[in-house]
Amino acid sequence: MSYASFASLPCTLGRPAALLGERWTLLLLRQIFLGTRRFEDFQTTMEISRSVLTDRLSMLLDEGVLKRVPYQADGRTRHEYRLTEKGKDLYPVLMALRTWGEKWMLTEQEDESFTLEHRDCGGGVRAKVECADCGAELTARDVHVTARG
Amino acid sequence: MSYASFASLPCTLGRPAALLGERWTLLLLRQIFLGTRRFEDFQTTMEISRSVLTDRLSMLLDEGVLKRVPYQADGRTRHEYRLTEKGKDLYPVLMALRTWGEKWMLTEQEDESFTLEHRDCGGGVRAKVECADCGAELTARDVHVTARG
DNA sequence: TAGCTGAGTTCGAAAAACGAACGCAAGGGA
DNA sequence: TCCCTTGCGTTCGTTTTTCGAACTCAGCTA
Repeated sequence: MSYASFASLPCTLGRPAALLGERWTLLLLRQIFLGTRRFEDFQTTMEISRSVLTDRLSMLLDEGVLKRVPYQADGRTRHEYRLTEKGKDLYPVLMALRTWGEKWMLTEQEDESFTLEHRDCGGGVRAKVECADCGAELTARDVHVTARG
Repeated sequence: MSYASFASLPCTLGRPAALLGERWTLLLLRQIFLGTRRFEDFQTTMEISRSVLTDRLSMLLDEGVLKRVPYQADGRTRHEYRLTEKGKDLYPVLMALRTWGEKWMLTEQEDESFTLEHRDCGGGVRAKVECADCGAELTARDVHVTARG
């Protein structure tokens, strides 16, 4: 099958998993959600090689997760990378990762590189899974999977 | 920094993102949530190379996401890979990916490779982000990020 | 004119992934 | 006993990716 052909899997979990499962892509999205927008800033803060950065950015542009937006710098027009609506909708994925990280990947001397709070009430942020019908919070055990084909 | 050193980032989003951002890892977890447990089955259904499969499985064992559980086959003791509690807690991450996939990565002829339903009421499954204090559903715009250091 | 900056591109070396073949332990059948 | 099969890896030579340093290029700025 070779990794890339998962892009055409008839599976709405498999295709996103293959896209975001490419090395650097999740870390790149994290950086974007933290506010980084420019090529140079991605490159220096993540220490990713420039050629791979170019590749991953264009992958996310192709998928419509990012868009290039012009801005002025030194009186010149340049472009920065911003999330599209599709990209912003990845927020729950990142928050689910973080919720998991807070529970299971804490280190002794945690010095979180950022904090999150609900603008309106100052509360913490938490990802969860719920039933679209009855609203109950769900874990893997509460869900029945039916494989097809 | 080199990709692997993200494992020591002081960031509860960065470390999980680096772990699951390794190629094949998310697709492997998908397969596990769909019920696959044995080396041979992973290899044939995913068409991953055997050496990389060995590597990713041991990575997830090391992280405590999977455990090896003995079982009997042909009167012999063998081992299968199962999720630990830590691993089962990744469910929201996978569901967030799927919720996103359903909204943004549908193809014309979608023939979902599995369906999910809440055991108790038969309802659909949905990932979301909420405020841990007031319970409001949150998007990226509702959350204030404060970077540190 | 020369230097600087942001955003890439290029290219040789190193690392990771691929895939076919091999190893091995234990059960089953002839 | 000998051979075949199964499940689960390991090995190894080849192909892809990634790395990282250098190079390019356009348009300020001194």
